[in-house]
Order: sequence, then C-alpha cells, then structure tokens
Amino acid sequence: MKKSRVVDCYVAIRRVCIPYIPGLLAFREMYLLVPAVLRIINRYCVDLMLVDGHGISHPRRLGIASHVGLAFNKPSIGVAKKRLIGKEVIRNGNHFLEYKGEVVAAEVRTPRGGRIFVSPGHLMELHIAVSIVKRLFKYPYKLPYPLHLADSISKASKKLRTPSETLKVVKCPTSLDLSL
DNA sequence: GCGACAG
DNA sequence: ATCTTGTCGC
Repeated sequence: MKKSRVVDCYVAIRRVCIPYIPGLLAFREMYLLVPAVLRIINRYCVDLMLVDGHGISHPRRLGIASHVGLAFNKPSIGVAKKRLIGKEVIRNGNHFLEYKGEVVAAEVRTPRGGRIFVSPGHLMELHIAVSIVKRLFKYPYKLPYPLHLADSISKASKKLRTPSETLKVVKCPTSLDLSL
C-alpha cells in the first residue's frame, strides 16, 4: 500500500468553559474542534475524519466522532482509549463492545499489546473503520499516528500558552519532533 | 439505591 | 484529563 504522510496541521486554543461529563464530551470540545477542522475543510478534499473519542459506542449512538462527522457530512471513525458503554463480547475470536443487542465497537490491539476501542462514526461501517485504523499505527504509539500527532500537539501547545478567552487557530508543524 | 463513566 | 517514580523493552 502507498505510504501516507501528514500534509497539514492546526490547533484551536481557548480556555475550556464546559466541564467534562461522560456522554456529553462533544459539548465540551466541539466549539474548539470546528474552527480547527474548518481550516482543513476549506483547503483540502477531506474524505475521512479520525476522532479521539467514541463514535456510536455511546448512550445515544452519538459520540463526538459521530457528532463531528455529521456536522461536516464526512465519514468519521471514533478511536477511544477507554470503554464508555457496552459489554465485552467475543465473536469469531475477536473482541467487541455490545450495547442493547448491537455490536457498537471493536477492541483493537495496539503495536505494543495494549488495546483501544474503534467505533463507526458517521457514514462508516465497523469493519472498514477497523481496517483503516490498523494501517495507521506507527510503532510504538498507542494511537493511530494522525491521532497521536494531534494529541501530542494539543498537549505541547497547552504548555506554552496563556489560557485566553478568545479563540485562536494556529498552524502547526506536521512532524512530531518539531512540535516539542 | 449503587456502581460505571470517552476526554 | 492530570499528577507522578521507578521500570522495562526497543
């Protein structure tokens, strides 16, 4: 398969004003996510969105990954480090999360043996989501590379910024070492 | 009523 | 998420 590369990167900065409540993560992060995503949408042909958080493996099948995909009308995939809802079940030797009789997420093995939960967001099917996430791993990172980079960038920017009340969207380096 | 609970 | 020491594999 063709080698992929990071083309562009942006980070939205502002002091958060909504608390984290399980099941309502989108309310806390969407107003930061949207401005940053718009920078990408306005300049590139986007055909898939990876989101750090659950997709349909959510109490109302509307995790932040589903929410973002729906907002921009793009296929989306949810990648979460921890379970939110559902019970673990085994189908054909693979582990999944089942909620109210429906398989809503797959448990995927990371390069170092850990596990993450992959769920369909918008316009997406579980097995497609899993196959895509698997080819985006980059040893030894726990998250598929695009999300690892995003996570790293957000933490780095939080360290050297003074929390402001006004939203700022800043362009970022597309390589990991330059971001630290 | 009690425990669970993405980031 | 964040805090935080030592420890293990590559």
